[in-house]
Amino acid sequence: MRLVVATCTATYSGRLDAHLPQATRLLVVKADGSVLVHADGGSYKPLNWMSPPCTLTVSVPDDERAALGVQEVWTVQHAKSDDRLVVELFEVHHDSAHELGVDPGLVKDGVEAHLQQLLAEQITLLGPGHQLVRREYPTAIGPVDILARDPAGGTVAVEIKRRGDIDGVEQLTRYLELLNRDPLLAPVRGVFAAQEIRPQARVLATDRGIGCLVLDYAALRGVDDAGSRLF
Amino acid sequence: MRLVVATCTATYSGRLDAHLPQATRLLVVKADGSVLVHADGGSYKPLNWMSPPCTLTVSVPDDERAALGVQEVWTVQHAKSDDRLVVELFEVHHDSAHELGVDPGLVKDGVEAHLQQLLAEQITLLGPGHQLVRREYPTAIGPVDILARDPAGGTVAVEIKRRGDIDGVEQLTRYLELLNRDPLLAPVRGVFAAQEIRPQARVLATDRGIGCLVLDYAALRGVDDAGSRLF
DNA sequence: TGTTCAATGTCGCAA
DNA sequence: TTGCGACGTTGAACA
Repeated sequence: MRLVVATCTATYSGRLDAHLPQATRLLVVKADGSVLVHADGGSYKPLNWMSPPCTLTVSVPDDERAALGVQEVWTVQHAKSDDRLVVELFEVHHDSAHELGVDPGLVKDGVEAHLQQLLAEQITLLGPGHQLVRREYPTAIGPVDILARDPAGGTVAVEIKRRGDIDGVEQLTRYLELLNRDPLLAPVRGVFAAQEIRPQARVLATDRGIGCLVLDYAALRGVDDAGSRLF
Repeated sequence: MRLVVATCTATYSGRLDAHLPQATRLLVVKADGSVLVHADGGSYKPLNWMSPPCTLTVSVPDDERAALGVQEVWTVQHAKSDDRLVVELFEVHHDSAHELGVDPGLVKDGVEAHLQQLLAEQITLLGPGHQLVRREYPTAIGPVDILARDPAGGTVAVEIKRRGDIDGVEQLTRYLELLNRDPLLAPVRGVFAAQEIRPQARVLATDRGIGCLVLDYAALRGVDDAGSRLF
């Protein structure tokens, strides 16, 4: 990994065109040739970048550029597309290289899969007397997150999202249409469960007779006695 | 901006829990206190990070950690939520600070808004005799990108995407359903316009009687005589 | 300030 | 390889 702090411009052309005027920025060149251009603020997203696979070529500026004070030109060309990032360096304030080695990678815990597991364990959140049929109930158009039976013998199909958006309601609607054709299951009622349900999604769901269930992750986890912590 | 290359672990807790085992990585501390943890590969997304507003606190490790070789502990606490990133530094290979100043920011060209503007100006790309009604035509479920009239007096609703995916066809379908209830507009025909239309999206659109229009950005721009070049 | 929607989205999984 | 959905999405425009 090479770290360069330099006064520079950067121009990307590819899926769109984007240009950075002259200013001092951090340039990170990773071992795979990818390049990040970072300002001293903003979030983790670089101002400009080139993703691997790509190759960095360093060249001397033409006369015109040199007359403007350009010391060096970096051309970062994507290997498969015609995406290209060109960095003009005017003044280099810092330049160092470092051997980092391969990273062992990230360990994660706690998203949609976990919500599904917790709701399956606490299926009576759907209402008293409900029973789990199975998680990931397979259908021709994809698996339904949770299938359950209500006390009246009807079926309940649950779609789980971390954030309940209109797309999720559409998805559940497609499942319900399909499931209700099966005489062994019908009538199938829908429940849209999420940590947060957007107003538009709630309106659409209600309009279609689909129930909404807001999941409190902390509460679900609190009830979950098995101390299934990863670290 | 402070650049540190160090052997470290990093643990995030907040919306999820994520842990990075000990390895050598780049730590970037920006002027606003935000922190990025980068490996020497992957894309522009850091392995772990903390977004502003947040504060970085450096402390000495407790005895237990110190016995394991931890030299220093960084605690990065988000200002508004309880998100937290803890970095344990075992060995510091590089440490430097740099004054970058404020960045003038990115100039972009060729995004969806621009495509919409160009198509509105060249509305006859929909066919001879078409006339623009308006851009961002408001409906109860959101604005339609472009509404136009065809020579026969029918209405055309256009959904524009940079990349035409199945979602965009679903969106346009919802608009069409709604617009066709309006006797002043009906019949309303749909056109799905994008720089690139995915095969599945095209199939779905065609199946629903929605037309597909591939937008050639360079050509649209070439016809645009106003020399509105950004750089 | 909150909501909505695009993004050079990126990332991971499965068919 | 492509499709599909989640993401600690981020970011910007708009109400």
